[in-house]
Amino acid sequence: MPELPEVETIRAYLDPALRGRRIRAVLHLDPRMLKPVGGWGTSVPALRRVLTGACIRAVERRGKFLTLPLEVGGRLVLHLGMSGRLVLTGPGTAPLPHTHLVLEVAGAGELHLTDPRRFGRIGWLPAQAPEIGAVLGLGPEPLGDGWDAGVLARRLAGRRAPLKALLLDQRVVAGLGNIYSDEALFEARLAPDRPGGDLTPDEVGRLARAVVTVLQRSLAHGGTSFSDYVDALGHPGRNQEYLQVYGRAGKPCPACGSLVASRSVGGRTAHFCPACQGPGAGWAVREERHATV
DNA sequence: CTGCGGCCCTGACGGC
DNA sequence: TGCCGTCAGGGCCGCA
Repeated sequence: MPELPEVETIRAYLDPALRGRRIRAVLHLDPRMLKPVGGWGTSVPALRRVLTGACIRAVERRGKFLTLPLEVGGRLVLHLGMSGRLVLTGPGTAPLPHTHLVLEVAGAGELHLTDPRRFGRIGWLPAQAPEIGAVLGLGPEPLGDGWDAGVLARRLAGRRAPLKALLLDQRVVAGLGNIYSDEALFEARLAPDRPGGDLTPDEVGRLARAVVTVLQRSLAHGGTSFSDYVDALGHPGRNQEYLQVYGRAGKPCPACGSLVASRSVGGRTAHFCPACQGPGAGWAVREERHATV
């Protein structure tokens, strides 16, 4: 499930590879993947027409969205959902099953979008549309300049929803999914079902820093390959070896040894340490960690 | 506005 | 062994 670090890993590879290159042909374009982006829709013929022969200005990321602005204006929008892969391969590569978009790019090979579950999307924002963050009301970039405790505090203020749900809400903060919301809450030693508006300023500060910590850690490891994710070369990431709680239900907590629990919170499965992330456990467990590590 | 439940879709997995 | 039911999960939509 590609989240911010995985999408950013893909972007970082694709940007220099595709920047300034021309799309020679659109070989596949599955209409079932074509979905409106904040009300801006398109059609297979229209998208095929605008992409064919167009030069790619850059490969950009906003939250979990990739956008490819074209030199003629407008931008291709790609989202990988939970099973999507975006791989740059050599010319003439046979598409894998469930390949929904193939761009033949002059001098760069072929860009294949493959997504078995089709939770991803292909969209188009015309030149006159606002940038995708504004179109979708996305929250701040947690690895950008605009992210700090004050920004997070304003977005949590007055909210009764559990932290888990708020971190997954792309309007609160852009780019977190199930893995990094769990990891950030563990890093901050906060229970996933704590109402967002109940946090103390110290807790908000811990959470804001924790989000950055877990994202940068994953980025340094090439992303997390828990199930489907591969980078733009088709290689898995290594961050799954560094996850503290996600996918570790029933295994010992790396900080205290208690068993990691998993439970549905806000409609999603949250993984957490009941001891480290229990009510008021933040400062106490941090002291224990100093003693044991 | 806010929170929540349903829907999409397929592969993986557990039970019989 | 093989079939089948269940579930996960990002984002969106509709409902209360």
